[in-house]
Amino acid sequence: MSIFFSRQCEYALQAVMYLALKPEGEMTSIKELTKKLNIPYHFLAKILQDLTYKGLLKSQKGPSGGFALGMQPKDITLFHIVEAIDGVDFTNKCVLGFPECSGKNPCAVHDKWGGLRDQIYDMLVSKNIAQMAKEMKKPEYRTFVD
Amino acid sequence: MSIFFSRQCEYALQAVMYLALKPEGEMTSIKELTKKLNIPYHFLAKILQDLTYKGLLKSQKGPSGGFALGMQPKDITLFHIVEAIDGVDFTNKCVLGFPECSGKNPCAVHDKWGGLRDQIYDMLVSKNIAQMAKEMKKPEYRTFVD
DNA sequence: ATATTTTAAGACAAAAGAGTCTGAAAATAC
DNA sequence: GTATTTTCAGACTCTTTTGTCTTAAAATAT
Repeated sequence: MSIFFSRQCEYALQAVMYLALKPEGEMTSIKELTKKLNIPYHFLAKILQDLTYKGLLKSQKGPSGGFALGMQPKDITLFHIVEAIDGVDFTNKCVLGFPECSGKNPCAVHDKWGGLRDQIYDMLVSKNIAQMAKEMKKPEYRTFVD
Repeated sequence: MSIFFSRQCEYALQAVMYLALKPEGEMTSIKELTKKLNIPYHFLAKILQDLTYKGLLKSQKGPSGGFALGMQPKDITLFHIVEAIDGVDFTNKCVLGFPECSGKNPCAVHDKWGGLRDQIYDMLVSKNIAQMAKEMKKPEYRTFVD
C-alpha cells in the first residue's frame, strides 16, 4: 500500500515534477518519462491523459510530440495534482473513520489530526512545482538521475 | 477511500477503543460492537479474530462470551493496533513514492514529511487506549452513543 | 501520399481490499 | 445430553486499484 497518496497520484506527482524541469515549450514523451521514473508505460499514459483532460498538462501527438505543463509552473502546486487524481477528502474526513466525528463531536485525535492535516496541506501548497522540482535536481540530491 | 488507515484498520481502532471503555473482565459480543459501531458483522469478526491471534484481544466462546482487551489498557496504544493491521511502512517510506528517496537523496518534501511522520507517530503513542476512549465518552462529545 | 512516431481510447486482466455466507467448534445453560 | 449462543475458519463474491494490450487517430517528416 502507498503511504498517503494512491499509486496513481504518486506517479502523477513524480511525472509533473519531472516535466517542470524541462525548458518551457519542450515536449516530453511517455517513453522518456516511464524510463526515467520507472513507471508502467500504459498506466502512466492514462494518468497523463487524465491530467491533460483536467488542464494541468498539454499534449501533442506525432514525432517530437509528448506532454508539457499546461499552466505556468508558478501556478501549479502539488495540491493541484492531488486534487485532480485522489481528490481532497483528507481535508475533512475523520482519520479514525468515525462517520459522526466533527468539531462538536470530536474523536479522540480530532484536534491533533486537524493540526496535522493543515501542515500536510501546507506541504502541498507552500512551493510551486518548479521550486519543488529544482530541489530534487541539486547535485547533492539527484533524485532525478540524468 | 480512507484517509490514512485502511478500512479494516479504522474498524479495528474503533472496536478496541470501544472495548477499552468496558469494565475489566467483561466480554463484549461482535453483535454489540457491530450494532454500536455500524460495522459489517462478519468483516468485523475477522478483524477481531486477527487482533486476538496477535494478542491485542482475548476471546471467549459461548453465551456471555465475546471479546475483551488482551493486555492492560495502559499498555495498548493506537500504534499497536495500526502495527497489527496495516503495518508501519508509513514510518519509513517516501510520501511521494520515490523508491530511491532517503536522507542522502531526499525528495522535495523529505524533511517536511519527516516532521509530519513523527507527529503522526506521536499522535498514535502519546496516550494509551483507555485515555483515548475516555475522551470520546465525555458528555459533550459522545462519539460512542449509548 | 506514405511511413513513422506519438498520444487517445477502450477493452481486458490481475491483484488487493472490502464484505458475505455457511458450517464447524467450543462454551454455557438448562 | 441437548439446545443455544457465541467465536473460528474458510470459501466465496463484489468492488476498486493497478496494470496490460490492441487499435485508432493525429501530427510530422520525407
